[in-house]
Amino acid sequence: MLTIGELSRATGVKIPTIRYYEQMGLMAAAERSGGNQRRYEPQDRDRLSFIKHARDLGFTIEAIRELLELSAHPERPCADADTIAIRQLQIVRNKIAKLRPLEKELERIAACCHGDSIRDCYVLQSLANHDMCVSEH
Amino acid sequence: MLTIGELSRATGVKIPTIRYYEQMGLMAAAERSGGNQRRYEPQDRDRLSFIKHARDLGFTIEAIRELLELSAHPERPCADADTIAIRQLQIVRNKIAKLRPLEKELERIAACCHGDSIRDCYVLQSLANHDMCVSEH
DNA sequence: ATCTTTTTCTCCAGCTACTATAGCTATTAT
DNA sequence: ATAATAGCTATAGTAGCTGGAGAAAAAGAT
Ligand SMILES: [Zn+2]
Ligand SMILES: [Zn+2]
Ligand SMILES: [Zn+2]
Ligand SMILES: [Zn+2]
Repeated sequence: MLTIGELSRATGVKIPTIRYYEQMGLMAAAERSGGNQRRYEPQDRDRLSFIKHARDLGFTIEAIRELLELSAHPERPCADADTIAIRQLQIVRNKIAKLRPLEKELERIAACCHGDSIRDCYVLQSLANHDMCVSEH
Repeated sequence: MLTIGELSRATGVKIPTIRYYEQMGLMAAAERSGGNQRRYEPQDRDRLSFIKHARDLGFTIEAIRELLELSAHPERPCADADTIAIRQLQIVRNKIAKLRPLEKELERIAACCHGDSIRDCYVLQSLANHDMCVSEH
């Protein structure tokens, strides 16, 4: 039996976040002590570690909810779980693909300013005029 | 004189977003028609285009507010504006640096599952066990 | 001048995934 | 018994919008 603080230290998930996950239905409502404090079993720690790892990899709460539901049916095919992972990979690749042109433009913008007054500032001129940009973004 | 809809079409910024920017103090409170509708001048369109471009490049509202305030003083040195752009470049690079390991892990996780049942699913096993990961993340 | 359609108005709620109070109670250590 | 630590609920705040309700204004057609 773990207190919420012990569970927090064991998983690296902050206490308010654990309560939030309970509210969101990712974690079952915990058993309570006589004084109404949450008490956890070891398997709760495993579940929370799973959630944390998935969150660290960027899965949304909703995706994690689906993954956890799938886990509850070991006999079923795993295609749905694989699909969720592939979708998440695409999401991450998409984010990178959107950030790279920004990086390029910002490199140019930050490197090219040799003006000394606001009037001549290449940064401000670039922001005012997308035509100076090399890429769409 | 532009209506809010015309300004929206001219800049690609949605109408509720324009009102939101006004509320946030990025856009000055617009003049009103007799019937209390917003009317804009051409320079409002320039300002909004600047805001949109900066937002597209990922600058926060707060950073944009600072950039706009700097623009109002053409005589001053532009070092502060340059610093804001460099900071934004670092923010973008940081985001990419955090996403790349996720992409790697997700590639592995999504590619390696050859199980057919949830019980053997490599995706779910990987999420349950960070030790299977190649990188920290 | 009237009718209809489109546009705009304000206010408010919701989105994601937490995080941070405030005010109170339970548990533990000495 | 007392003090220190830990936990409870409820609510509000974060960033940057986005959508809806219900009413009023403007524009176009007849
Ligand atoms: Zn400059
Ligand atoms: Zn641009
Ligand atoms: Zn699988
Ligand atoms: Zn991992």
